[in-house]
Amino acid sequence: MQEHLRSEVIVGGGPRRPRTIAGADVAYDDDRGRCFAAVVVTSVPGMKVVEQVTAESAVAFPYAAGLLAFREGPPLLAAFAKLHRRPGVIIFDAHGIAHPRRFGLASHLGYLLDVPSIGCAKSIFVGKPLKLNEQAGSTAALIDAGECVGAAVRTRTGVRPVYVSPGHRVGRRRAVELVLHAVTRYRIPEPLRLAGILARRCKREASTAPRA
DNA sequence: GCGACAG
DNA sequence: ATCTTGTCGC
Repeated sequence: MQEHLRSEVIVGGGPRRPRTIAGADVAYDDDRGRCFAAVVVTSVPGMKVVEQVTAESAVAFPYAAGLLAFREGPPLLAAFAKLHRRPGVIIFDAHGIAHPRRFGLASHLGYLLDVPSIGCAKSIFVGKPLKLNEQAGSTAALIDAGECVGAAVRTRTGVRPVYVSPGHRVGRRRAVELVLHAVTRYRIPEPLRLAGILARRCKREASTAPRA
């Protein structure tokens, strides 16, 4: 499926100044076999929460490197279905084209939702980054099989970089630019950070409630 | 055959 | 991803 859909991905363009940016993440409760997807939409100047939704469901697919979209895609789509507005762009806690088949979760969901999307992962899956400076805002190309699939981005001085790659309908430069615009005072861009917090809170409240 | 391997 | 004790820094 990935090898087939990869040709549908558009690497290029993307909003220069979107009105909103969304972050999407998933938390798991291994004991109960349940997962909690969360989407947080923030305003672009200020990164304040405009809307947020969550969706609980059963974990229906195991974790397997390269197939993350089959595990987290369904839960995330359920959450997006509850969203009342369409984000200008979505940042996922995963890779976009910086993937073995150039079709990571960010590309897959951006394609299905037909919304500009960006992959922002905390570690490298494929490729090797060029020399990255310590200064916040620094970037270095992420090279895989001789091609630039994304970039290592230093969102804050003195912290490990995040790895940004185009998902769908966004170019490499624009992807990095948008991620940096979404960063406030933490390593992780605000919408994504808030989505992670919301997903974990949703899980905690569900596990604290009386069991079925 | 061995090492790597998003979350 | 989740767990878990302590430490560092603003």
